[in-house]
Amino acid sequence: MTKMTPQVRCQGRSNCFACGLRHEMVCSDVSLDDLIDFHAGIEDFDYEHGSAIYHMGAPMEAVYCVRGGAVKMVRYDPAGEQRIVRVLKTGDVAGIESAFAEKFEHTAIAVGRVRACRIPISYFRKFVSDHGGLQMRLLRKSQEALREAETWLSQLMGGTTPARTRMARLFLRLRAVEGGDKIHRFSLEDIAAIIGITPETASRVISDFVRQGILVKGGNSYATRFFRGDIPALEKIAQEV
Amino acid sequence: MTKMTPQVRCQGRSNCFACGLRHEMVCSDVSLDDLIDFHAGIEDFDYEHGSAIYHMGAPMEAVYCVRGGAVKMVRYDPAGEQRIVRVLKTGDVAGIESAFAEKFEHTAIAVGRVRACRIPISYFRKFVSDHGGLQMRLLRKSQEALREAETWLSQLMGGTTPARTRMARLFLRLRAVEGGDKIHRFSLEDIAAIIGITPETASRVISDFVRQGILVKGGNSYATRFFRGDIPALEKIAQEV
DNA sequence: CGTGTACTTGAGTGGGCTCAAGCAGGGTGG
DNA sequence: CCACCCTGCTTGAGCCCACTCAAGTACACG
Repeated sequence: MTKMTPQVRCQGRSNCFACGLRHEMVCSDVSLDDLIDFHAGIEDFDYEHGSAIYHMGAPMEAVYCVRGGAVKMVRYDPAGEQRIVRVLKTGDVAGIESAFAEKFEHTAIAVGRVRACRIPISYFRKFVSDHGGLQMRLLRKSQEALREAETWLSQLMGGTTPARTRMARLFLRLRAVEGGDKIHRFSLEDIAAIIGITPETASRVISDFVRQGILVKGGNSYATRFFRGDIPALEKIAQEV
Repeated sequence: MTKMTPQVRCQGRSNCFACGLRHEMVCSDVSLDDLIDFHAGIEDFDYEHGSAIYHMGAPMEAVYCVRGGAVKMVRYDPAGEQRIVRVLKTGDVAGIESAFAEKFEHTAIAVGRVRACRIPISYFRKFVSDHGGLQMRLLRKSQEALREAETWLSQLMGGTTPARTRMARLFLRLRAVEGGDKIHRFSLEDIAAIIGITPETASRVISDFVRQGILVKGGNSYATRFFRGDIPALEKIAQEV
């Protein structure tokens, strides 16, 4: 079978070489041919706002590389309440936490419009076991995720820290691109599920930020909406008692 | 060089083969001789209550296998407040999160009397890179830790869930041995730093549990004290709104 | 046996929750 | 293209849990 360029394999719709996974996979001992083979089974999908990419407890059958938008990773506490434990952004890979488990550990839901590449788990596992150096890279990636989760724990949670401060910290973490001022605009319900408050309180704080000009609403549909944030002001609030 | 039995290498003070790491390392493709070599650099330490095993930001020079007692993993939020992000118990390994980083990610502090084996990081890294199958096992271990951290997030945190409920959930997780009724007894300050409340509130809830006979205080020094818990009662409270 | 730290307990306050009503604006169907 | 509708957001009033401040107690350790 004739090899095509990876771009074509990806149906010309995207450049797989811009993918976060590719960053992990090239280097080490992966040849270009291997990479092209790997890309053979990959498909490119659009997810509209609110649709699930996969569900907690469902059989683990693929990982997904997020190419645009934001994805919330949801868990449920013993009382059945929804809790958002992490947020993925462009370049992150959804599902690697569960890569060697039977079922997905979370439900992954699109926030706004999302594009993602679906990589069947059989391809993924085979590729990883064929290339020893990759395991090391995955290990690093997994440890990054752990660090991120712990950062959420220590910065976003905690009854002692006022909701206002934690919200500022959250918005700083929800920036679409590191260092930019564009902020993923989640629903009040989502924000509540992240930092552990009620939607009403979230609304009051945001209204306050908007009145002070610290946040400016943008976008004209749930799929594309966002905030512009006054980053220095948010950073100041984030450090308050 | 003559090989000695691992027990002797460990100065006869402990059986390295009961270690949580060993569980990861044996199986796969590690020979007994390799294991004995590996154990050559290991030392066995006692830590008294409150002493630090290592500090956040310090150069990463070893991992520690916890052989007895409990260890709190501490971080600091932007306001300088102490937050406990995870608790290690017998069989867990402290420092693997940072195994491929320059510095430690947390401060690790003994709660009660702790025994731990110190494994120099150079040994550890060499051993891992020599044995391909180990990376896979470490990856799994790392993903376990991630799951644990996210469980804390979703179960112990959250302003909506009453402190009483979260405390019950915490005590269930702090059992010394899975399924037992012996519970690691942390200071009020520590408990406060874990679930994000004040020590006063923690005191009130515990006093209440003790009055109801759900918890019974045991041990006669900070180094050895513990609770006995009425597990069914705690489980019932843990599921309340 | 003394000293200090950790814990207990109380009274008062306040931030965030609850319940409830009104509003806006995006999506849908006529 | 317009009007409706429904979801998500806003805003208010009152209450309650957990925080704060403060004092007193117990007990671990030297």
